[in-house]
Parts: sequence; structure tokens; C-alpha cells
Amino acid sequence: MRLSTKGRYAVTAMLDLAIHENKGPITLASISQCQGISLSYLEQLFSRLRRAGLVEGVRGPGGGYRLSRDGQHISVADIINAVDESFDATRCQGRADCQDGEKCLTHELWTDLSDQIQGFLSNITLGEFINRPQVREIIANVQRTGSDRVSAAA
Amino acid sequence: MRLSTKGRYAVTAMLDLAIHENKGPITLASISQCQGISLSYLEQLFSRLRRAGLVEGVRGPGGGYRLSRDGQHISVADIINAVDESFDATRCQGRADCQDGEKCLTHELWTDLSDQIQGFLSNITLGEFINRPQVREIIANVQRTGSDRVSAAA
DNA sequence: TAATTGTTGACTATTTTACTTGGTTAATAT
DNA sequence: ATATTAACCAAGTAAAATAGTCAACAATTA
Repeated sequence: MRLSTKGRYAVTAMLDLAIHENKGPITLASISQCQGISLSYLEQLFSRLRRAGLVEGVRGPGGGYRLSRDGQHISVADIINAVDESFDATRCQGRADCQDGEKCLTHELWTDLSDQIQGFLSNITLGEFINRPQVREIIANVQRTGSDRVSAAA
Repeated sequence: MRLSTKGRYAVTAMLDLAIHENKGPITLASISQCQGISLSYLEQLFSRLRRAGLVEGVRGPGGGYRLSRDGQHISVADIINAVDESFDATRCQGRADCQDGEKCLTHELWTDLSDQIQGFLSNITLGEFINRPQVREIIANVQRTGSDRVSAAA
């Protein structure tokens, strides 16, 4: 479980899709412009998100990306795992040839902790998150002051 | 909040110190050997942990590092923040000149989420973690099969 | 057909990670 | 005192990850 700006890009982009879930596909160009991420970099990220089955692309004019399943069933952990491919290959794998056993010990402690974090992020879904009262408030405020995404994308 | 192998190294090393909290200082050489991390890299990490006030070094023979305060009061978030120095400087800072307001929106959603993760990891302290029944079991098992750290360090 | 948008691959620059080398100090043991 | 131990410190380096560019191609719509 790695958590970097790469993961943040993916999560914020996915939140973008989740918020406009019912307004048709969102183009990467739009996300690129709004979030200041290069288009090609987003393409790379979405390539992975698509292969992970989290989004589906729609080609042609009016196309873009949409969530491939309900936001309620896409967790933050899903997204981060999709773009990070962190097959960790922690040392001392299998062979218990550590000098005094401590190596395997702390390694195991970390995996325990890592599982905890993973579990925590698995319980935060896009749908659940954007439906929290305080988050809904943020969304409402921004859409009141700024112009809507639909008009901006049209 | 960045979470990489660097952070894992730091956390596992700190868990090492926490487990042997009452057995005097632990040398970096010992941790290096046990966890397969280069000594100098550990020195760099502990330099930061020390400057963050999480550990204190003891020079000379029999020296090493120990926690500078009780493990109950050192959280995983403390450790990761100490070694990662992630002042993120997320774009669109202050100036709300985003094209359609969406940029600031998802940025804010991320900080919300990020605060959640931070809060979660702040609640997991070294002391609390290694005192969990299932974790204590791991520790007991390893110390039964392998030789003890004290004998290995002596 | 022309425009739009996803899809893919190769290639590059920058940053971070992880490590190396070579020292210096401070404490301890002989 | 001297040698040993170990923390401290500072450059520099190789490998990897991050972030981005460029260029082509495929499907869809108007």
C-alpha cells in the first residue's frame, strides 16, 4: 500500500467522476484543465483504472470516462491499488534465514499495520464519501459560486 | 501524507525500538542486519527521527537509539511525517482561479480524505499497537523460536 | 468526411529512494 | 592514554518512480 501524489491524482479524478456520475462521461481534457494534471499523465492513470475495471471509456464526441460501477462500490483502496501496483516484495520472503528472528518480526508487524490501513481505506467508498453532509456542503458551495461542469464541458 | 517503503522502514525500525524499550539502546547496525536496510540509509532516517524528537541517540559502546518518549505517545503518523517532509503545496493554493471551480472542489475533497487518514494513523501508537493481543502473540512466537535480541546484540 | 475522444507505445526530464564512501565526534573499555 | 564502539555528518551516485511529451491509431458522432 503506497500513498503518493500519484494516488491522490487518481482519487481526486475519481471523485470528479463520482460527483458527476449522472451527467454523462467526463473527458480527461476537462479533468486535466481543472486539476492542472497533464493530459497524457491522466491517460496513463486511467489506462490502469480501466484495466482494473473501475472506469470505462466512451470514445468519440460527447465521450469521456465514467465509473464502471456504482460509486458506492468503489473504495479509495481500490483506486490506489489500481494505479500503484505495489507488489512490495518485502525482504525475508519465505526463507526464515534472518539473523535473530527480529527481521521477520517487524516485517510481520508492518503487514499487520498495512492491512489495517488497507481495511480503513477499503471502507471509504466514493459514493459514501461524497454523500457525507460536510462534503455535500463543499460540493454545493463550489457549484453555487463557480459555473457548472456541464456548461464548462459543453 | 505520503506512505512509501521509506515510511515503512522507519515504522518497522521504530517498532523494533518499542519492543525492546526496556532493554537499553538498540544499535542501527543491529537493525540494519535484521531488516536488510543499509546502515547509512538508516542513519539518514534516524537523523530525521531524532530532529523530530522521536528518538535519542546514545554514543559509544553499548550505545544506540531509544525512544525519546513512551511508545504510547508516538503514533505511526508522527513517524511517517518525520521522515517524509511532505509539505505538499497542492496546486490552486489560495488563488481560486480555477476554470470552473471543480479543481478547488476535488482538491478540498482530497484534503478532507487526507485528514481522515492522518487522523486514523495518529490514533495508532507504537505502544498501543505492540500491546494488542494478536501482535503480542507474534512477538512471543518469534522470541521463542529465534534467539533474543539481547543475546544477538551482545 | 471531419472532428472528437479514447487507446496505446515509446521516449525524456525531474524527483525520490536507497545506497556508498569517508569522515568526525563522544562515550566506553582495556 | 589508546583503541574501540557507535552516533553523527556530508557529499556523491545508481536505480527507481513520478510526471510529462510526442506521435500514432481506433472508434464514435455530427
